[in-house]
This record gives sequence, C-alpha cells and structure tokens, in this order.
Amino acid sequence: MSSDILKQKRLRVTPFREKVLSIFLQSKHAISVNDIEDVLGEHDRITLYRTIKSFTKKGVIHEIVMPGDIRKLALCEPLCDGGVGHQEHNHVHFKCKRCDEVYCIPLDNFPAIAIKNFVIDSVELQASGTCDKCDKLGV
Amino acid sequence: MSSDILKQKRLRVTPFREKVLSIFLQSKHAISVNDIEDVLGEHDRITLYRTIKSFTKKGVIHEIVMPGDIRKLALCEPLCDGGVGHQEHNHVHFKCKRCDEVYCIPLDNFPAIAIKNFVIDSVELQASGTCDKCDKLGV
DNA sequence: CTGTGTGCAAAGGGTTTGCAAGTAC
DNA sequence: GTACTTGCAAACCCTTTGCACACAG
Repeated sequence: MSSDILKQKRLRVTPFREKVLSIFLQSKHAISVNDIEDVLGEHDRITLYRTIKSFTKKGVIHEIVMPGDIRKLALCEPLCDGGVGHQEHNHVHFKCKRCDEVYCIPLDNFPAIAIKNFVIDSVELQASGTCDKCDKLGV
Repeated sequence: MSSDILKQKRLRVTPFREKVLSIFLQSKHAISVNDIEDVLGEHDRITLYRTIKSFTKKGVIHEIVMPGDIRKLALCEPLCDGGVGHQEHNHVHFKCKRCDEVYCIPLDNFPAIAIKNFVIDSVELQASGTCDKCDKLGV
C-alpha cells in the first residue's frame, strides 16, 4: 500500500504522491522522469520534480546515473534511510544494451574491493549487457 | 606530448585542443567542465563542449557520472577506441566523500559478476570513501 | 584546396526558485 | 491552527544548433 510506505518514511500522504509512488510500485525496472510523466498524463512538472526530490531524500527511491545521459529512478529497499549515494544496497544496476531498460538486481556475493591508500565505505556496481527478454527474442 | 596523442587518435591538432588536453594530462584526478573552464580562462564555451565531445568520441577521455549530479571527465587508456560506455577498463571510479574528488584507479583483480537470466558484457565499479590525502589530514 | 574546427548569436530543454492558495495532520 | 504541499509564472543554467569565417592537412 503506497500510503503506508509514505507514512513509514515520514512523508505526508497526498493524492499526487500516492499516484507517483504507485507508478514505481508497478514497475519492474528503473524508470525515468519522462516515463513517470507519460503515465501521469496531465500534471504539474514542478510538483513532480519536488516529489522526486522528497522521495529521494527520505529513501523511498534512489537515483541511478549511467554513462550516456542515462538517469533513472527506482524504489529503495524498505529499510533505506535516504540521502545521496545511499543506493549502495549490495545490488547491481544492470542496463540492457538492446532495450535500454535499467534493472536493480540484488546480489548475494557482493564482491569486496580494496584499494591501496583509499578507505572504501561503499561500492556500487553497474553492468551492461542483454536482459532475459531481449536475449530470448534474439533481437 | 599532447599533439602526439591527438594525432594518434586521428584528431586535428589545434591550439585549443592541445590546451584542453594538456589540462587533462596535468590532472591527477577526474575533472569537471567547470574545472577546465577555470584553468582555460577566457574562452568559448561552445568550442569547449565540442572539443569534449570529440575527445570522448575518439577515446581520448571518458565521462564519469555518479549520483548527486556529479559529472566528470578523465583521460582514457592509450589504447581506448572510444564510444559511450567504453570506460570499462577494469578500473574503479573512486569518489572521496570529503574532498569530492573522483579518481580513476586501475584494479588488478577485477571481480567477475554473474547474474541469472542476464548476459553481462561489461561491468563498471564505483566506490566512495576517503582518499589518502583527506585521511591523513584527518579532516 | 577541402574538410574540419572555431567563434558568435540564438535557441532549446530540463530543472529550480518565489510566492499565494490549498491541504494533511 | 500550523506546517507542509501544490500549482503557476518566471527564471536559471548547461548544452546544442546554425552559420560564416579561419585554419589544419
């Protein structure tokens, strides 16, 4: 239930926020601002930007950036407490080169990295290749 | 020598390009468009954007994007042949949380990743933490 | 000489800010 | 009732496009 999530993250429950959150809940992959706008139909863009910012700050969603001007948004894990760079939840951001979709994929054996002279707090993995769907289609 | 690099990458050698390239050669870490502009002093921004685009296309430099509107540029390996997402050279992009600098760090034991139902072509690693300099300063 | 790079002016597009009215709690 | 959210207008800033001139090869 979208209103429960908002309450849990200490965000006021409004019709607009519930609508935006439900779009995230229904999506199997990361989505762009444009994707959201398409689903919303008639709406105020400024409010949408502010909603996204609130969601990001409170850890409802996280931002995914990839080379090639790719900027997507995806739900966080329920326990996430927000903040920039907080999406280091031991999951991989996978971008399919064929359909251009971005998926958040949990990874059990998250690799441990060590670099000389650098103290590492968190690691993020970005992969690209072909997703199941496109691979089967043989596009 | 910057003109040699340009020739090798099949780019025409012009004073502006040599100047921009020398800025990259002198930097120990990834730099932003703004960083370049500060060093350049009086210049035409449009030409700079086009120069960056040419450099990126020909594999002289690569783009690094990270959450939080971080967009930096850094030199490629000499053998790089360019293209979007071509920066997967088994190196890590490390961002220091204190000084906000981004470093490209080669990694010998680049972790191998496998995901069920996804064919992985390339993997990019982004890490954040504290760099040597900031750690020693104890900031 | 020919194709590429440069510099200026102008436009484009996504995102942010300010403020008044509306709404959640 | 109070603080937060919304919606509109306008501004902002980075980046791109078009075109004429200059220059590298």
